[in-house]
Amino acid sequence: MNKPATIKDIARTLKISTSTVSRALREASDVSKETRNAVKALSEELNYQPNKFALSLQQKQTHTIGVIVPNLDYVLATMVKGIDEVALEAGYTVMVCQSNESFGREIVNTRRLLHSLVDGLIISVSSETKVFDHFKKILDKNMPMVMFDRLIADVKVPSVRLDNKDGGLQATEHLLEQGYRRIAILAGPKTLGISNERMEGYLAALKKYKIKPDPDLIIHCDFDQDYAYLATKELLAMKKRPDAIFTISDRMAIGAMLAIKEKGLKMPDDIGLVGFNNEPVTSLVSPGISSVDQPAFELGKMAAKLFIESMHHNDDMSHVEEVLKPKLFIRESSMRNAAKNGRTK
Amino acid sequence: MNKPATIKDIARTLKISTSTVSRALREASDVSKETRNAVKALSEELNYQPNKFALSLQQKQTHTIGVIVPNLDYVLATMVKGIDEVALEAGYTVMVCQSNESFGREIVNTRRLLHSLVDGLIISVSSETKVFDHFKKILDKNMPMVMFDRLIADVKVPSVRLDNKDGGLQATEHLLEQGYRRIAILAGPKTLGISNERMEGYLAALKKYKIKPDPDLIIHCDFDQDYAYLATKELLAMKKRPDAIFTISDRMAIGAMLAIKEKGLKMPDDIGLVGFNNEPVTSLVSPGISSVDQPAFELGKMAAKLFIESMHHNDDMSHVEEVLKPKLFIRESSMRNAAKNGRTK
DNA sequence: ATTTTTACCGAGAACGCTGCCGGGAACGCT
DNA sequence: AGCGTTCCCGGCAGCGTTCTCGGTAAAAAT
Repeated sequence: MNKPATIKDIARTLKISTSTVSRALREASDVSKETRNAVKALSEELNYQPNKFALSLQQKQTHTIGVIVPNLDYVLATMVKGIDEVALEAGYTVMVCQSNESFGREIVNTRRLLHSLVDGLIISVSSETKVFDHFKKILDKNMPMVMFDRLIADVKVPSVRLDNKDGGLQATEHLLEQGYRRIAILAGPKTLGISNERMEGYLAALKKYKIKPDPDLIIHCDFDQDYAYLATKELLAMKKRPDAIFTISDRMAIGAMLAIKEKGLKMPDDIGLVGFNNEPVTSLVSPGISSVDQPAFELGKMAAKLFIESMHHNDDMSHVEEVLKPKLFIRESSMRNAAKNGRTK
Repeated sequence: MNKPATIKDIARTLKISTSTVSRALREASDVSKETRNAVKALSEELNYQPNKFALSLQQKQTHTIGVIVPNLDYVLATMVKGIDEVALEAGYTVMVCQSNESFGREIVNTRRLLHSLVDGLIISVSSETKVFDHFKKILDKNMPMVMFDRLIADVKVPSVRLDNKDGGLQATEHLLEQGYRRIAILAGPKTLGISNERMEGYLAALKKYKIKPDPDLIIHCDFDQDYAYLATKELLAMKKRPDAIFTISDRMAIGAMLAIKEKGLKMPDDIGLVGFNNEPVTSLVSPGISSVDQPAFELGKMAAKLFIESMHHNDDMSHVEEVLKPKLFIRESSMRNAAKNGRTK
């Protein structure tokens, strides 16, 4: 009564063979209606659940997807929710591991999942990660693998990402349209791809307006509110201080905002501010912070879809690279001429 | 080369039996040093990893913990991180499922994990959940199970929770100390245990100050910013409006804050505000919102510890109920007499 | 009436691993 | 020399499932 019912139990009480039970449960054709019904009825009654390990052992499929993310902040949590959504739909279970932005932890996690625990991986790499051997090992085992959000150019797998450059472009162009001219950027660590892409957009926008980028206005700091706060303080202490700041995350925008307020400057008049991610917090502070929204949920869904596709049709999909467009949400922090197109909430 | 190496491969190339290989790998005593070394060397070379399914099939242990949470907001994500931490340490892998506060989803998830996929569950129930049959089923299978954060009184399992009553008490008492006397509470849905506990604390504080609770000042609304906003608007429209509001989550506090600002009232002078959870956002808005901090990370760690204990020593632990203390962080939103003990961060 | 088809079912192996048991060789003891 | 120990090792079964193969009886075709 305590042990879960097996196919053998059913076979025994029905006095038929296990093969027949197995077939009956799987709706195969080689079973008469009566036995099939009998089997189903009994299995229902015994609350029979197939043993997944026996299954996995046999057919080398786990119907589990391993997801490795650097953390579970707002954006990533939303993406994971998206992954979860379509995975569940497709009969997969999802296993989430956080690498805590740590390279070592990432290795441990992949190794854990690597052998036989999951059918494949959906990964967003940690910011520390510079070596990718552990991922290449996965590919050698030709285990399906999809990267999302933070990619690695070296590793050829299907991927979903945001058009970060376009995000940077939208943000910077908006600031330029609003009349700001000395625009600083708070970028992340130099190794972080998404940061560089957003900066490319920033540079592209400047170029469009024929403004020569000022190296003093390009700050690389850690992806963190406190660092952003300090960096902004320094920026504002310059003799020719910037009249706008674009930060590549909302966390950093908050940090910048604190420094700006401390200095007694007013947004958007004295200085403009645009962040990235469109986290809820941007509309909670005052003034509200303009921010580049990314379709995180959609991005997660897309990642899972790609994974499942590359799982089923096993033709090579490594070239597939979906790119989703961000969308700037304009709030008070950068809205000098209120006439304009502002969408707020 | 592509297929992972098995114990058989090692046995074959070394011309010994699989049993010997198995023993050699497990450091058992019945193996000579030479063969043991040979086996280890070869397994290293072939990058042998034991097949977990074969293991699980045999010894009915998965070394995987299923975690079901209603969502992955700030607090829960932190708790999950705590669980992850100690689980990994103890050689367990963690599988996180979000129920999205939906009862149906919770059932699906538990069923998924129930049979043979995990060794047990660590659960925080969804706010919709009112029936607990699916959890009782788990216990019937005597699968280890731990509840955390949001418990269910009916189900006897080891648990970790916050002393929510004390949190409510600290918050309300603080408001009273600051001279507020008509204190409203924005509580969550009546079915939600943690909400009721926090309200108990609220009532206890009032009693201590010999204030009769006014039913008009006790509002039950959804656990949500928008509802809190609307509820606060109504509160402020009363002829005898409250002079302070205690909300049982920071989300709701933000909603309340928006309504307060809209009405043109000033915090802390016209009205006091205290939230719950001490999410980062509370220190980002201005004025900063006082909030009751919970040791979320610790709580998660504790949950995992309890789980592992109840896994190993299989004596009955269902009576164990760890209770962690919250701690009020005081910020401007409720600090009338600035002289006081404020810790701000 | 005989052959062929169809419908249904069972036996056995396999997946990768461990646990139990038994057995041979070498050693020490009487 | 005979006996019991100890040390190593191999064989076999079993975990719960599915898959392949083969077989029997009834139904259909000849």
